[in-house]
Amino acid sequence: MARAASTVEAGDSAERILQILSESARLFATNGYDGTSMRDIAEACGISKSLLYHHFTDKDEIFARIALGSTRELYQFVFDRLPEGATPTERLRAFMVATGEYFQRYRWAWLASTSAFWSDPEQRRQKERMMWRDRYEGLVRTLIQQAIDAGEFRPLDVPLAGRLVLSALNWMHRWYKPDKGMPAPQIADAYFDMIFRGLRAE
Amino acid sequence: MARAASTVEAGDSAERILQILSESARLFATNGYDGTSMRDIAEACGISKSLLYHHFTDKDEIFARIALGSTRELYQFVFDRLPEGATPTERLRAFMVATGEYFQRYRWAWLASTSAFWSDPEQRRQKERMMWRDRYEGLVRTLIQQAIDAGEFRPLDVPLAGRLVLSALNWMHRWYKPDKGMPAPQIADAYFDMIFRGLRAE
DNA sequence: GCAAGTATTGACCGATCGGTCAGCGGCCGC
DNA sequence: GCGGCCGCTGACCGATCGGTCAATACTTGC
Repeated sequence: MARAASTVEAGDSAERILQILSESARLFATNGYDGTSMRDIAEACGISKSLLYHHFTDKDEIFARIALGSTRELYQFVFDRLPEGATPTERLRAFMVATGEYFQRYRWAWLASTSAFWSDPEQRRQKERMMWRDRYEGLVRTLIQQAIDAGEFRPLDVPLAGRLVLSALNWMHRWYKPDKGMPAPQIADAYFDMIFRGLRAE
Repeated sequence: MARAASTVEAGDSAERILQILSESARLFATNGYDGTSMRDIAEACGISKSLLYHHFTDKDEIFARIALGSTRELYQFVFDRLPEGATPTERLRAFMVATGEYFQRYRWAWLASTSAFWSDPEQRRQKERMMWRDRYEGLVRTLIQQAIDAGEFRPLDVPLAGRLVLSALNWMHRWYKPDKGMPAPQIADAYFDMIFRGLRAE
């Protein structure tokens, strides 16, 4: 029975599932949700289209797994990298740099998630995903508020300042080329410097 | 005669084309390029699908007209609103506010243009569009460089600073709701204030 | 060796897509 | 009055889509 061999079976199955998710993320990131067919995914994996439906119920589930996974992991990845004893300012810098690092490392999943903004699957299920997204975005607002309370930041429209920070990070995918220019964490750090100190001469 | 969604009874071809472009922009903005079918556009206009092909060669041409038009107009709109005698700093502020104003006024076309980033038509033709986009982006870099030369800005990585400014403006479409909150030009102005002066306490 | 379960496949389905085409009807110049 | 033109239509096409299903290969417990 499958009891004793469950590890092996789960291992085989899990590897295949990981492969499907990985290839799907790459394709979604490159061609968008609607621009990627189940046939494309199957071909990229070197398997039949039917096998996709053996491991996933439908196309939406593949995408949802990628989007939810990357959104949850982004939050945890960034949260784990906030230095505990540091000032809010330094923690905000760490927030931005960690986001850049995550973006660089899991770029396909990031791109896939953000690419489907205009397609249906975004609004449909995705409730749990939005919860993690809200936590992530809440984090930056909390840090900004703490920086204000600590006197490190001047009084600000906190939601708008948060949006400025997130805009810089979230827009990176539209122009960032991994082969050339600065690595993403360094870009994030430079962004922090400009936003924190401002552009004007001192 | 059949009643249309919009009131266009006269057989004027130019008006009909404008109607098609307007409805298409709204649909592309809402559902994306792939998520909008020619049948959808025809239905929204209250006309037959065949008539679309009477006025346009294919779906791509409709989109290209919208995207090129809005990109060119954005540049001209913003360029015309840069105060001539002002300092580079004030001109950069005007650049951002004008972009917010354009975004607010021609939101559907803006959204349609940016939504198709992940679909094919973006890369296909669109050469002329990219020229205007490059001019627009070059403008912000020029203003930043002039501000540095005038001693108003500290020495900066100019392309990156330009990207920061453009990120704030370009990401607005992902969260901006026209019904509530600040109007877009005011948001752009607040962004400028934060980027120029920085977040830190003085 | 056998039964059971799982991974995997190709053939197939209805729906929808972008796009085509022959033709209809009203208006305008002659 | 009439012939050509233009805005306009519905019927239709091949391709592709997401998804289904019955059947096959392989593994594994007994």
